[in-house]
Amino acid sequence: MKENSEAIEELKKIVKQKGLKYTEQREIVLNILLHADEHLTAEEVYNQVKDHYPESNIGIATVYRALSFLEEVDLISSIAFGTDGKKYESNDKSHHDHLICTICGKIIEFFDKEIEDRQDRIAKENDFKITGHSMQLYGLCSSCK
Amino acid sequence: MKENSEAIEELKKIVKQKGLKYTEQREIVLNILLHADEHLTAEEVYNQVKDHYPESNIGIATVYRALSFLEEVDLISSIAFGTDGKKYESNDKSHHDHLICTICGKIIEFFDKEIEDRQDRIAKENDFKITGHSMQLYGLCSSCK
DNA sequence: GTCAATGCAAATCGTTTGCATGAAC
DNA sequence: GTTCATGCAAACGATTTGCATTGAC
Repeated sequence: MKENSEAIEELKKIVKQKGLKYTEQREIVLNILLHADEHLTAEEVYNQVKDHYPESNIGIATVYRALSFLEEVDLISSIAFGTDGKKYESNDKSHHDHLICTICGKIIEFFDKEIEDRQDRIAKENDFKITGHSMQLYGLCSSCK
Repeated sequence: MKENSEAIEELKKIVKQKGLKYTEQREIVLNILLHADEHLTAEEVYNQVKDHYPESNIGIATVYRALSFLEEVDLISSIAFGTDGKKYESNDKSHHDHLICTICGKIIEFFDKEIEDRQDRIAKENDFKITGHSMQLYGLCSSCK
């Protein structure tokens, strides 16, 4: 399974630019996150590797290393929630925030322009130059209420 | 150091009501969070216990157990700040969000009613019952710009 | 051929648990 | 005296690291 998305091209570029090696393992990990429709923990990524790419004898340590690397170069990002550990998602998705169920761990994404606007305003009021933000609403989802 | 805040009284009441024992350890842990002006990890709480109450030979396991208990009875709450893991704060403080300088680490607290309102609205739209939230804006403060 | 990346296993970190002891009631 | 909470150490799960080997360049 060869993919040719923008993100994969971007990865190739970054790796070359940094004088590092382009490996199948990093591509596989990125690819899985590109196709995931939910946030995945390192372990879930690892399991998907074993499911979808059984021929690639990839180790869990490599998954962790690839995830760190991809986050560092800003192709993916992570959010930490409660005890479930770090969860990753690819950055090719448009910006959004998260509603997180504290019982089942389900994550719903949302975007609200008005909140973004208020954030910019607050930053200005405090003489801050915003470089990023993270917002999570915690609660009980419809099935766990 | 004996404290007599509302929260301590509340703890005594809850413990009695549940037929449990009132222990110095639980009081100490709560007390530290009542006086902390920032969010503390379990380990930080533990270190403060050893600093401020050296005579009390409290174990890390007890700190964890006390924190779980206090959170369960809603005297404190925890949030996961990025990768830093779970951090606790007492519930006697008024609600606020954070502006965090990524250079010097300075934290400015703020509150914005409009954002809170939008959050409630979003929760309703997604059939979520909100129990808490955490929002951080990252950027450069006035001195670091 | 060089050097970064990998796989594996061991090590480490933060947190939890089992159990005998001690403290609250 | 009964029962819950504690301290300690061992156990645990998730993540990281050391090291010899492999693979990209």
